[in-house]
Amino acid sequence: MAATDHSRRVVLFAPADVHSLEIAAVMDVFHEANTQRQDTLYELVVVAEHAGPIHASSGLAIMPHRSIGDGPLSADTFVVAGSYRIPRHVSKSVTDWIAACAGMARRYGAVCTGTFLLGAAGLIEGRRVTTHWHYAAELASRFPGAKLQADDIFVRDGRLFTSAGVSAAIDLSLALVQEDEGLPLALSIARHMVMYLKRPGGQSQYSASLAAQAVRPSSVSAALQWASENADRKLSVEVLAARAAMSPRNFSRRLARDFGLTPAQFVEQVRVERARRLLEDTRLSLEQVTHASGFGSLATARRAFLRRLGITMKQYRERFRLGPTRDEP
DNA sequence: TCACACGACCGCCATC
DNA sequence: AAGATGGCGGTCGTGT
Repeated sequence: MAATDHSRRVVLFAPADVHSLEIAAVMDVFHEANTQRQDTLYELVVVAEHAGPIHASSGLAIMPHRSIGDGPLSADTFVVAGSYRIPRHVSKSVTDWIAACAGMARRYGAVCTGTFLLGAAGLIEGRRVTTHWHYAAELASRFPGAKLQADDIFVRDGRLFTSAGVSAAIDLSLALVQEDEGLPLALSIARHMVMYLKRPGGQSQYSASLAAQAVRPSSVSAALQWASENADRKLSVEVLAARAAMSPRNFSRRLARDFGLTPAQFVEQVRVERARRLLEDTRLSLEQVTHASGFGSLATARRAFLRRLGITMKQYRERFRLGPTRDEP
C-alpha cells in the first residue's frame, strides 16, 4: 500500500545488533492496522546508521529503507528500537539525527535499551522514563538527570514514551494505534496477532499478566501471575498476600509501588481479561462467562466492562465474536 | 434503583 | 539511622 496524504509516518531507528523482535513487533502492529482498514493509515520507514542491510542480534538480516545519511525525517511517530547490548559509543551523527527526528515528531520514544540512545541524544533529562530492568541501574548512573521508573514497563511523559522489555513493543504499538484509531481497531489487531493480553485504556497500557511477567521476579509478581491464571477463585487482598507470603498491608504497598495498582484494580483487570477471552473464543452464556471469570454477578461484570472498555459484555461479544474480525465485504 | 454491609484503602505508628 | 514490614482503625467505595 502506498502512502497517502493522510498517512501517518512511523519512523523506526534500528541500531546495530537490534533485537529483531522489536522491529518486527512495531512494524507488524502498524501494518496490521493498515490491512484491517484497507488503507495506509501508517507509512513505515526503517532507518539504520549506514546504508545496506544490518544484522539483528539473532542473525536476521534487515534491509532498512534509509540511512541517517539521507537526513532527518519528519515523522508522526518516531521510535528507537533497542538491542541486548547497551550502546557504548554512539556517534554524534546518530545522536544529532535522533534529536532532529524526535524534535519534528508528534510523539517519540524507545523500546528496551533504545532509551540509552534517547539519553545520548539528550532527550530524557528531567523526563520520566523506563528501560529493560536488566539495564536500569546503568541507565540511572549514566543519565542521573532522568527520572527513571525502573519498575514500570511503560512510561509516558508528554510526547515521550519508553517501554521496558522486548515483548512490550507489541503492547506499546497497540497503545499507539489505540490512541490514534480507537479501541476497537486495537483490539481487533491484538486478536489477529493472538495477543489476547492487551489491556485497553486505563492507567497502564499493559495487561495484568503481561505486567506480572515483565518485571523482576518476586513473590509479589508470582502471586499476580497465579492470580491471572486463577481468575475464578476468590482473590481477596488476604488471599493474594498469603500467596506472596506477606501481610495484606505490605502486599498492597508493594503492588502500588511496583505496578501502580491497588489489589482490587489488579483483580478486576484480570477478570475482565479472562471474560473477554471467553467471550471471544467460546459460546458460553454471559452468566457462565461471569462465573468463570470470577465475577460475583452479571451486574458486577457489566459494570467492570463499562468501566474498562466502555461497552457491556453483550456489546463486546457482538463486536468480537468468534470468526473473522476483519471487515470483509 | 437503592440501602446496607463488607471489603478495600491508606495514614499512622510500632517494630525489626 | 533509615528503610522495610506489619497492625490498627477511620473512611470510602462497591458488590449484593
